[in-house]
Amino acid sequence: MAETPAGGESLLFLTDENIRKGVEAMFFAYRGFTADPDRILEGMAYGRAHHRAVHFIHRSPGTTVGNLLAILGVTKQSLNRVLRSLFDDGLVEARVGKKDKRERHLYLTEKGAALERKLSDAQRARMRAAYRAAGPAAVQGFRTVLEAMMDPEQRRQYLTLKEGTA
Amino acid sequence: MAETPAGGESLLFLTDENIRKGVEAMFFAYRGFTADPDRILEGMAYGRAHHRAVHFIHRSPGTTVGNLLAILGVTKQSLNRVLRSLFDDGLVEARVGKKDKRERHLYLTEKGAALERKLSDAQRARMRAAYRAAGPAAVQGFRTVLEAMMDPEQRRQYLTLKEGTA
DNA sequence: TTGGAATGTCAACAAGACTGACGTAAATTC
DNA sequence: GAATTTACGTCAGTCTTGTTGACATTCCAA
Repeated sequence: MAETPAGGESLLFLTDENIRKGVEAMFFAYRGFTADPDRILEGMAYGRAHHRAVHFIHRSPGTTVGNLLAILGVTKQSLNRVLRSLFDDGLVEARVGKKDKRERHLYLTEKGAALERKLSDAQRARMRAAYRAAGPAAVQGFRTVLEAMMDPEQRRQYLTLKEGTA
Repeated sequence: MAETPAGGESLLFLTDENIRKGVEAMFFAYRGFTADPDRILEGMAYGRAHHRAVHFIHRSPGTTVGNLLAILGVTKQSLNRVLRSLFDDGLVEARVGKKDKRERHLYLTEKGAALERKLSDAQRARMRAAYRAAGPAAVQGFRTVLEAMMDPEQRRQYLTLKEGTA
């Protein structure tokens, strides 16, 4: 289906109209992407920032504050506000580094893991439904385009995560 | 490559690991998606919200405040703050409806169109580069998955826009 | 021992969202 | 023609999440 002519590259898919559709698709899809966790979080004392922190701590248990800072792309003051409330509520715990005692390694508690599951299950359910509806070939294309859209530094972090701990 | 077996559906692409990669791809890609216009806007008196308003007014000239409200999914108070500054600075003008005089139809001025171009050109350049790098088949998949990820109501609006004025 | 890195924290501020309440003009319905 | 609803604007206050700047602590490494 729709192979580009060998060598000669049909560039019809690069029209302004197609690009604009892509822009709008990103806008509307991102709303859907965050809608379910946002709904769960509203009413709680947490927000999207807490979800992100909890997600990446779950993803990379033992990660340091500095790592998280780099991945989330926010200031330490901003992250610290989020982490403090997660500590206070017993969702995340920090262990002082063994090698380097300045570092704090972050872990979810049982309670934190429960929240992570609740939030991510909702988000993943939507993603899974979209994947299923679109099929494997579309999913491959989806990821290819998204990766190409990242800043080089963001892509590096994304790829590092991909290879990281399961 | 990797056709699903006719009828029997190989669901290997629906693993938790694949779903999670999709979630993270959305997170990092959206950062890239907004990075260029954000950079242009910083220092100006405008932000992402202004970009969105200007984008959709450009897209659907003569749209009403109510329409814009529905598309952007924010409260009228929030939109009003943005529109007021755009009026005050002469980027957007509102014309009272001919049929229904309660409605305000929104148009970009020359100055507004210039800002729209500046912002969207930057965003589209990135999107175009990503499209080009990924190829037409990937782009097709990208859009298929994003559409499947939207809420039904958002998808309805997205599709309505797609058919709309060029 | 000294410099710099990793972290935490205080204070102030801004953007952009929200709710609730109220006002006005115009269209629609009874 | 009066009452209601719709479309829009606005005032006031709040919340989340981001920002900058300044300063303290701990501790690794040269």
